[in-house]
Amino acid sequence: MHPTMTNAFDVLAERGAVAQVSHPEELVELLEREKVTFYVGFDATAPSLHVGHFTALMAMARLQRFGHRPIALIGGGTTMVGDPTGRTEMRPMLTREQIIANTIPIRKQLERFLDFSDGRAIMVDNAEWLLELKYVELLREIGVHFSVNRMLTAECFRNRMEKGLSFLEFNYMLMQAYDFLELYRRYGCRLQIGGDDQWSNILAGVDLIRRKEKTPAFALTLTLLTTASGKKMGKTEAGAIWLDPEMTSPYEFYQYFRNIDDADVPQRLALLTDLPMSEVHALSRLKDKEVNEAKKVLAYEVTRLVHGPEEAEKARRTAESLFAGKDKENGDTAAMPTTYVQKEEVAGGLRLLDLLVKTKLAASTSEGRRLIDQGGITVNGAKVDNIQYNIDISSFREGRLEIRKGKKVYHQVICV
RNA sequence: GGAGGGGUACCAAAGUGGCCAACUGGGGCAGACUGUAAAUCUGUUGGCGGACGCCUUCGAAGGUUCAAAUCCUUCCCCCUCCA
Repeated sequence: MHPTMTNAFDVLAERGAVAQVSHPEELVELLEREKVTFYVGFDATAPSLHVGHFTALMAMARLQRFGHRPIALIGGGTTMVGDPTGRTEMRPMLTREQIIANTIPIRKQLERFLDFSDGRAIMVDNAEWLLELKYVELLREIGVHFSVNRMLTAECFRNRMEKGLSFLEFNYMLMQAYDFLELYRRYGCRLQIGGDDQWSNILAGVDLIRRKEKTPAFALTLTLLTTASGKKMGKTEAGAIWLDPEMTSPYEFYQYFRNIDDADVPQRLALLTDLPMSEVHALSRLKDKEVNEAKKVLAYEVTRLVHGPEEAEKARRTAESLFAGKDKENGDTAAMPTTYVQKEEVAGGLRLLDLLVKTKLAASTSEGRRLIDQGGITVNGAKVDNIQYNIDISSFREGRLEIRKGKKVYHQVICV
């Protein structure tokens, strides 16, 4: 798709995906010369990947298109330890059962983004080798190569020096380094890619392979998605933006990107879509109101890649009808988040406050009360000014009721 | 193991017997402005009731007191120095 580009690295670089590289010249040369096996690790801390992981998925897919072979490593073993990177406190320990349960949907998601046919990609779980490691053997084989002094100077541990770092978490780096070595031994994996916060963890593996196998190995980190104001992206009031449509609906997913900062548009287009860079540059030149067009393209493209063209189209149409034609009552609401209620529930009258909680628009009736008090709730297009507001059958038009929270959070209630 | 310091709401951080449902900042949510943006300004940010109210919170469990986040006892966890 980039006929002028002969090197996969250049593609990543051109899209602004590359944050740091360990041995740039050697790596570029390697990528030009051979089909390289590389890996990215995904810990099983939740039952879905989120947009933060999506950059990595895109990078993997891009390299795969150049014939390189990705290994998607599921961290069933490392999750037992827990990565302290970027955390000020220890994360809650997950049970083996929880981890295994998380692993299943993550595998499915990975299969959607990479081509696993004919061995073009590999998926493995590091639980396979980490869980059965023998302590003393590991210490003697791997532990000797690690300098505690040097580990302590690593950025990822530094901010934990104050808050406390358990020995368990301190070992995460070793586990990750060991993974890289194991993948080298099993599959000839030479390159590890990860988020920029993983730099020191990845380097540990690079060093380990160089020492134990006397072979060059490489580290490449990806630009983290941060907002222009420097915050980590992927989090909203409701939590992370998940790739699982059950956890973050395609409409919400679309809206998330539709609403990002102007300043973040160019980077997101380059990193998260497959649009040719010429088009990315063109869209990035749009200013003021015009950037909205770029945001629409971005939202549509990312949603399409993650949820497929049908869902993306539905989300786009719903958003358009809600925001473009505000006066149009009969817009396309197919993708609007929906709650179903039984006719009997409504028959005797239902407090709007309780409905707000039921639809998750408010976390509690107190919060609902506040929302109404501050004029933040609209039902069927009319602002609600009464906390006592009740819902009954007559509130529904053709079995449908629309609640809007604030300016742009829509929710529909369908009576069945 | 010894000595000292500390655990407060989403995070950070005040409060050290009643005026504390708990200062303040960040974050979140809502309102105004706007372009479904940013910045700014305003309100709000434990739960339950229409409101004056009530209930549950300050690491955990007990105790003292008319009254405790604040005092006492025990326990758990973290940090610093010593070993």
